[in-house]
Amino acid sequence: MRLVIADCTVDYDGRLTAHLPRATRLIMVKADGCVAVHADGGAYKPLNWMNAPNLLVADDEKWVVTNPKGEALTITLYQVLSDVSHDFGDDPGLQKDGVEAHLQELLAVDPEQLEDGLRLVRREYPTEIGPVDLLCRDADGRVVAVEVKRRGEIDGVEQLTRYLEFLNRQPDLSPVRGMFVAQEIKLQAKTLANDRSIDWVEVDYDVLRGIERPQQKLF
Amino acid sequence: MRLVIADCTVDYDGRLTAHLPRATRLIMVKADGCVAVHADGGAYKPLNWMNAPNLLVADDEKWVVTNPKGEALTITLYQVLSDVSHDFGDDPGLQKDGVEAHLQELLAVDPEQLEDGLRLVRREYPTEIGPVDLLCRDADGRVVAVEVKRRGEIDGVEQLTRYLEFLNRQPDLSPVRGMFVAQEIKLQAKTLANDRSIDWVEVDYDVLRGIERPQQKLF
DNA sequence: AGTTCCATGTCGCGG
DNA sequence: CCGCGACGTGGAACT
Repeated sequence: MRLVIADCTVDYDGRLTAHLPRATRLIMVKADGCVAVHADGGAYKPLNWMNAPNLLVADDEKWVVTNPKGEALTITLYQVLSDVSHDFGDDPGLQKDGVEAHLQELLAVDPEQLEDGLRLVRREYPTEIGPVDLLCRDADGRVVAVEVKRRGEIDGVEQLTRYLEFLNRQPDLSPVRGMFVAQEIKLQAKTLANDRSIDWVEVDYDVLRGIERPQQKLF
Repeated sequence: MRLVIADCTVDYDGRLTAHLPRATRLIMVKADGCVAVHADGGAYKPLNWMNAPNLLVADDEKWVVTNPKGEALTITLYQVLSDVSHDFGDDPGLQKDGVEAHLQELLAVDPEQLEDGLRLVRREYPTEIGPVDLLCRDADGRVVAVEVKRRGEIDGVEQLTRYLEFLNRQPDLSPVRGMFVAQEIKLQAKTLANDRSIDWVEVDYDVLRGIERPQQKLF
């Protein structure tokens, strides 16, 4: 990794055009060739960047980074205050826990968290336009398509609506109920779901996790 | 800005939990307090981070960064290879050009670019499920809901369809025409729009900009 | 390679 | 401060 601190201007010309007036900034060049220009504030996102793969052509006062799509990042250097390189070696990578897939697993184990008498038919039930997160049957034997999100927004309701449209064309399944599940559902998503007679349920990840491992309550 | 290169492990506990095994990485601390941990690859996104506002408690071998939401980032340092600080001063900020907002502004000023006789009623016209970009009336006095996108894809047609559904329930507006506008519209989106009797128009950003400032043509 | 969908999305604007 | 939608969304998983 190369870290350059310099007084510079930056121009990006690609999906949009953008310009950075002259100021002191950090230019980060990673081993994979990607370039990022950071100011001293504004969260982790750089002001401008160019991802790999790209081509960097540099002389003392101007760097031009181009990618195969024809986008270009031009950095003009007025004064270089620091320029250091370090060798990091490979990174073992990030281990994550607690995303949507986990929520889906927990609900697959115990669908009754959503509604009494709900039983799982299949996870990731395939349709022409993609897999339904959970296909279930309710206490009355009716098919229920469940869409699970970490955060429930309008897009998720649209997605479930498309699944229902296709599922309801199969006479052996129809009529299929829809159920929209998330840790938190936005009002507009609730409104749209109600409008389309889709049930929605807000669930608590910690409660589900507790129910998955009830023995923990003993300690 | 402070740049630390160190052999370290990192743990994040918040919206999810994540762990980074021991390796050499860059730790960036910006003037606003935000912390980002970068590997030497993987585009511009850091492996772990904590945005401002937060509280950093550091000793020689362990940093704990917490935010008001109760999320925590813990960095354990095994060996510090480099630790430098620089003062950047304020950044004048990024100037962007060519995004959806510009397109919407230009069309609000002159809706006739879309269709003869089209007049603006209101920008960002509110509905229960979100604001309509431009609400207009056509030459026949019929209401037209216009959705503007930089790139016209199927999602945009879905969005406009939802607006039309709700607008058409208001007797004082119904029947409402739909018009889908973008610099470039994908075939799938055109097909879906046609299927739903939604008009679509491809506009040229440079032409619109020229029309906004016709005096430029004199030079 | 193209498509779909998640994301600790981030960011900016309007109410 | 919250809600909402755009974003050079980025990135991964799957076809």
